[in-house]
Amino acid sequence: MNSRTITIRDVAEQAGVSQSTVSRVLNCADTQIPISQETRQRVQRVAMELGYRPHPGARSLSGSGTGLIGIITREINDPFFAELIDVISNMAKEEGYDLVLGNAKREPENALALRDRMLDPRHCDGLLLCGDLRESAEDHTFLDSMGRDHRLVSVSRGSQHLVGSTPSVDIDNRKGALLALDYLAQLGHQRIACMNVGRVGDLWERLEAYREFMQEGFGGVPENYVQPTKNSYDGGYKATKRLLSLPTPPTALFAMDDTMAIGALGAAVDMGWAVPADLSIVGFDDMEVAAYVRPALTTVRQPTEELGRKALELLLTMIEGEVPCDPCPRLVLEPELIIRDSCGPPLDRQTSA
Amino acid sequence: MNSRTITIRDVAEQAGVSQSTVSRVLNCADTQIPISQETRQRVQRVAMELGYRPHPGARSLSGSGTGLIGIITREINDPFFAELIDVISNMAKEEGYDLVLGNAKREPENALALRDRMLDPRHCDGLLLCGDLRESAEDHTFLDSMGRDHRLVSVSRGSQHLVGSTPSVDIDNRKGALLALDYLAQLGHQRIACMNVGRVGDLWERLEAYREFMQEGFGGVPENYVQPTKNSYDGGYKATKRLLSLPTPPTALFAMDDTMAIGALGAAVDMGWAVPADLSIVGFDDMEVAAYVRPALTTVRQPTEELGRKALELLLTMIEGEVPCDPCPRLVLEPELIIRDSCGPPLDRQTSA
DNA sequence: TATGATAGTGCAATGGCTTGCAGTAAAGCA
DNA sequence: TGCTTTACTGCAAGCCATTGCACTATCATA
Repeated sequence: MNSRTITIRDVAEQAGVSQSTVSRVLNCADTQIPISQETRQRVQRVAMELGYRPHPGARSLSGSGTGLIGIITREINDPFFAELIDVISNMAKEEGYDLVLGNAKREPENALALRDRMLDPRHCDGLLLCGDLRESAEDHTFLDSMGRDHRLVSVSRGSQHLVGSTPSVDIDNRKGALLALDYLAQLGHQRIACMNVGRVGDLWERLEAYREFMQEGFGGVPENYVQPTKNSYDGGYKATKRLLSLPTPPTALFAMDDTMAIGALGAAVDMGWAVPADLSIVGFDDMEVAAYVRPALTTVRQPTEELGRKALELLLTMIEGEVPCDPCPRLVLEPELIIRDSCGPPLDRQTSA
Repeated sequence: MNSRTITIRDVAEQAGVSQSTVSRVLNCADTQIPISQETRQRVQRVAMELGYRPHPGARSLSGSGTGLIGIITREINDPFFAELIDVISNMAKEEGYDLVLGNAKREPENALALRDRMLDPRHCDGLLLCGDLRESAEDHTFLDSMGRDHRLVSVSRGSQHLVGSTPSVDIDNRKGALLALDYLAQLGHQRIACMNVGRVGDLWERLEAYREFMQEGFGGVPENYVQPTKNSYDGGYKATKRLLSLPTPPTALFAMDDTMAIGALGAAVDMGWAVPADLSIVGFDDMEVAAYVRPALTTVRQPTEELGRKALELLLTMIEGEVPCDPCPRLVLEPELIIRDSCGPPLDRQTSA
């Protein structure tokens, strides 16, 4: 290993050309100025041999981007987002970008501060905003306030609520929720409960679909069937305990996401309710562990891989192609119901069956 | 918002001083050159008002660090590492650093490539290597080959096996394993099985402790009681199915980590084995979900928070203080047994009890 | 009043890369 | 042979912050 880092100068010298030629060759610049194939190859060979790497700072200083993409996540430590980051990080590497992590820790202010820094073109070439954080309408507008001219893509934030200036990639949360709810209804459930974690775009869309479904199918939501809680294992656990203590407890639970569903599973067992005999539970996300808990979780799968790929693809188009993207791109991907073992007919149907 | 980004020039102009003064004030340079309190405050005020942020590229170009810390992880999409990243990212932000993600995807070559890039001082100020990847002795030596002069800290890689040149923060895996195994033995288990995921430092240490324990306590490991597999839900599931199909199946399982333990739980149920009545299972990590599966998982808790904090702390000392760190720091933290519901006495003891 | 010390300031070089434009060599043409 | 055209190559000016060193006031002392 050389002790000194190799600069473009060294490559130029070795290859017997000027720095500018090296730069032009290595950047494959679509410049008017032609360079012979022979020179090209020689430069590339020398650069390779010397193990030359351009200085990232110098590149960004002279306006060639940072090679960095920021990714602000509602909660890194949430298996769904961990999977999403995983997908995106792999693809980013393939495309020659590194990921800079921003952890919003569920706080809109954190996300805001992170966004301000990362959206600075000198910091990152682009920014992915994963998972909604809105606690109030204002916060959301604010977070949404910098649109397409800023190389920002929203992922899984609940596209329906976005004001319109940010390109986004989402799944159809409404449809996903309906997939789950229809399935429960088909099994014979009417007393279906749900969670409410606040005005968090993606989860909120599911809740709205639930409300609509209950209204249309059963004339409304039974009292206390929408339990306010946090979206976490613990949140699901506690909310379910409350639900099952209701005078008229539900026979089924649409848990909004898999962490809550798994928490719910635990709560049901602890209270002596058998799943799915006494209580059916549907999750959302289909995170890996969902298939390994027992009973295995019936859940709505998000196409995580596709979600990540499309989001990064879109962002890269914006960064590299500088596409004006008008109308503002809004991708909505399809969720899928994965039927496993956590749902069955309600008790009354079981006896009659 | 100003359309043009604010440079140090603008601040200098506004404050009526020269660029160098601004730079000196803002960096709190411990220079010999004195600057009056009044000027200091004026400059700071102006910088604040103008919302000045130094250009990261320019800073790194003139040798002042990048403000970036690389974090290469065996597998982002592994709840334990996700938790670790979470901790570290929070602390890094407090310290004014951003995290650049490197996803090794379990491949040593990936980690190597990432390391080469990130260890370049022009890329990152320091590097955290989380989780061991060694598949062979050579790979490991290689990954370890750049030591303390390179602002690199190993985290959870199995300190015992590190050759000695890399500062590290680990837990005492041997002790953790013994905590679990002693507990199982105390309950009356003798037929204790285990997983083998290859020469992956941290997990390998646990396996070695297991082997030693079985040798000393019961004169050796019963045939096929160490199941080669992957460390994942699926790996645990499959290995357990194999274990329970053995002519003389185990009465207890030390699953090496929680993902495998949860996979094991699923396999046991699927094969009609009750946990803990027919099979006791101990995990390792105490990731969040461990407390919510049923039966709740008895497991060895890693002090994840402390692990992350100490690692970053150590790295920052190396970066900022340029400490020669001799002897090479090697922190070993204490694990803790968390007793929940997945263990009980073996069948024969149950009847006699 | 000159001299030296002290407090405070700013010029200008530096770092590595990109890129507009000026430059040169070679080939083509009259 | 002398001219234009074509096919390339390289100079040098940025980009922005850092920092060694030289500089100017100001004041106290001899």
